[in-house]
Order: sequence, then structure tokens, then C-alpha cells
Amino acid sequence: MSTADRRADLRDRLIALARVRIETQGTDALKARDLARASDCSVGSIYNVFGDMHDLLVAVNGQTFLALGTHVTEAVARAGDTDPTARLITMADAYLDFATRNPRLWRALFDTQLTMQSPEAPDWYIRTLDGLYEIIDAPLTDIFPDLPPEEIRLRTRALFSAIHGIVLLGIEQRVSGVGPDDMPEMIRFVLASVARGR
Amino acid sequence: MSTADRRADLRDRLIALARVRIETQGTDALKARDLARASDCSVGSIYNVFGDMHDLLVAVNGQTFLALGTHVTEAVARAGDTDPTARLITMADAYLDFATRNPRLWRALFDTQLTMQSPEAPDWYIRTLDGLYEIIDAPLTDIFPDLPPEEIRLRTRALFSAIHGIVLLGIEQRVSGVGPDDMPEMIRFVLASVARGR
DNA sequence: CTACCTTCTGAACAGCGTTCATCGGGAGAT
DNA sequence: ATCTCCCGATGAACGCTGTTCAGAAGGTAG
Repeated sequence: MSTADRRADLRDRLIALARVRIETQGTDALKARDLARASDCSVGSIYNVFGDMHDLLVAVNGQTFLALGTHVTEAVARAGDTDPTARLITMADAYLDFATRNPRLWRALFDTQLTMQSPEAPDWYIRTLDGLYEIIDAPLTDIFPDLPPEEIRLRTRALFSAIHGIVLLGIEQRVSGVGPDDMPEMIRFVLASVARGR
Repeated sequence: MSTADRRADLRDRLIALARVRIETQGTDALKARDLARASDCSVGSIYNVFGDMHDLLVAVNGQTFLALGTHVTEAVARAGDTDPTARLITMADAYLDFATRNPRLWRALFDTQLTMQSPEAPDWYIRTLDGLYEIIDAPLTDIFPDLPPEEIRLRTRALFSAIHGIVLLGIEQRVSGVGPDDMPEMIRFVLASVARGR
């Protein structure tokens, strides 16, 4: 077993352990010493595999982001809607469903402020997000057939951000009186309005 | 000068200093020792005034939240729009403007996860948010005169969350290709669609 | 078997929020 | 004015972080 293999092994083990920690206790539960103990290696070895703890969080987020993408994509494929409005709602519901079932992993995607230190987003991030955008572009193009692609994309980003905001504030229960039961109705209100605005 | 007065004084000084720290360097720059040095007191005194550092952050957020509320309210009053759609857009633009001009203070409002430890939101938080909701209710009632108040409030929360999402992802530049220039257009797209859905 | 290089190790370091035994100064009684 | 006493202020100390790096351990080539 080569050195590279062992490093890859440790890397996978650390990511798996880190994901469990985040899933069950949240991002703050990622501790170097705890992971070293659980993965049966020294704290120093973690830094041979990841530059720092933040890199490990990013690695977990990469898996989460991919899982989120397939969750939404499969929901759209499964529903097989032809009506563009229904397709938008299916996607938003799938997004809400993923966030509801994996609240801490989903939160972890956003509570790493990649805005401050590293302006350049990772490549996989751009590509995965772009894949998500493309499947939103499709129904929007059906609804607004006369708009140029860049106008479609602007609306795609607006809708994604809007749904994200509804899910975010809903899940955090930051907004008084918002129960999880209200969220599908809120999603339908926004998406149906947009679709009707043809 | 009584003890209570001195405590109140220190409290105000600490809040002011903390706000400057957050404004210029972000929430992570709130350090007990740094604040003690700057406010010319001991670290222990901070804990005589605030239960812990988180309480201090909440105090700063309280001021920020009030300022945000008046910023939006004044923008609506200044514009004096009669058209409900224009009023919604004025409010959303004011929200965006506040977040753009005070990005770190605005961020600080949300990166304290009040979701985990303290389920009960502070009283002032509920009341301020409710005041914000009421001024959104008004134009929405104009647009949907036949809806009962609770249906109006549901749409109010949906719109607030949606605009919040657009501003959030726009300001963090998390979403690839979103420039600050696009955000007013995205806001208008969502709000105009909703208003047209009368 | 030796010599060398790479990898792994965990004690050590700097810094954090928080606590609490200790101290000092102001308020009230004499 | 002086003495007590008590309560708020203090900052060293505690336990916890992430991160580093001198040295140990181990594998490999000669």
C-alpha cells in the first residue's frame, strides 16, 4: 500500500467522520483532536491531508452539494412534468426537502464564509451550480420564449435566490410564525406568480 | 455617579466599540481582551454587563435591526408611492441599499445562529420584525383585497424571505456571475410578477 | 546491514471565552 | 472625620481551540 493510497484512505475516513459530526452536531462540532482520535491518527496527520480544518469542511460541502444536485435532478426526472410551472415547483420542493432532511449539512454549505478570504470559488462549485442553473433555465425558457439567454439566466438566479431565502428563513425559524408547513405554500405563491407573469 | 450609571456607561461604550469592530472587520473580530483594552476596563467587567460575548453581539444586532427598520420605513415615506407595486419595490431597494452599505453589520444579524441554543427570540426582535411585516402587508392588501389577513401575512413572509435571499446571495457573491448591478433587476422581476398576479 | 529520506507523531504555542479568588474604594454608621 | 463593611472591579488562571515543527519511526535503495 503506497503512501498516496494511505493518504487517500485517511482523507476519505476524515471526510466521512466529519460529515457525521456535522450531521449530528453541526459545523462547530468539527474538532481536530476529536477527529484524530476517531480516525486513529495524530492531529498532525490531518494537516498532511488537508491544509486546515476549513479545507476539510469544504470537502464535506462538496459531497453535500453534489448530493443536493442529484436530489433535485432526480425529483424533476421522476415527476416528468411537462408544464414548466409544475417543473419549477418540483425543483423548489426538492430543494426544500433536501434542506429539511439534512438541515445541518445544508447549513454547512453556507456558514463557511468563502466570501472573505478566497474570492475564487472552487471549480467544482461553479460547475455544480451551473448544472443546477441549467435545469432551471429550461422551464423558464418555456415560460418566456422571447427572452435572450442572459435574461433567462438573470431570472433563474433571481428565482433560485428567492427560493433559497424562503427555505433558509423557514428552516432557521428566524422569521416569527413561520412553520415548516407554510413553506410549500410560500414557494407556490412566488413561483406561480412568476409563471403567470408570462 | 452611581454604580448603575457606570454600568450603563460601560455598556454603551462596549456596544459602540463592538459595532465598530464588526463594521470594519466582521463578527469574528469581537474579542473580549481587545474590547477590554479599548474600553479601558478589565475582561471581567465585560461579564458584569453582558452575560457573554454573544449577548454583546445581540445588543449590537438590536441597534442594527432598528436602523434597518427605520431605513426602510423612511424610504417608503420619502417616496410617497401610491402604487402598491412601486411601494414594494421601494422597500426592497431600501433593504438592498442598507445591506450594501453595511455589509458586515447586516451579516452579523444572521450569522448568530439563534436557532440552536435559544429557541425563544428576544422580545424586541419579534416586535421590530412585526413592524417591518406590517408595512409590507399594506401594499399587499391593496394588491389582494379579497384575501384574509393571515393569507396576506403568508405572502408578506414569502416576499420578505425571497428578497432577503436575493440580497444575501448577491452580496456574498456566492452565486457565480451575480454582480451588484443585477440585483435591482432581479428584485423588480420577482415583485412585479407577484403584483401582476392580482 | 547501513544510510538516507519521507512520513507520522504529539508536545508545545498562541490565542480564545469564561471564571473566580482577591483586592480596593465608596457608602453608611458612629 | 473616621471606621467598617460590602460589593463591584480586577486579571491571572483554566480549559479549550487550530496550527506548527523538532524529533521519532519507518520504509527503501544501495
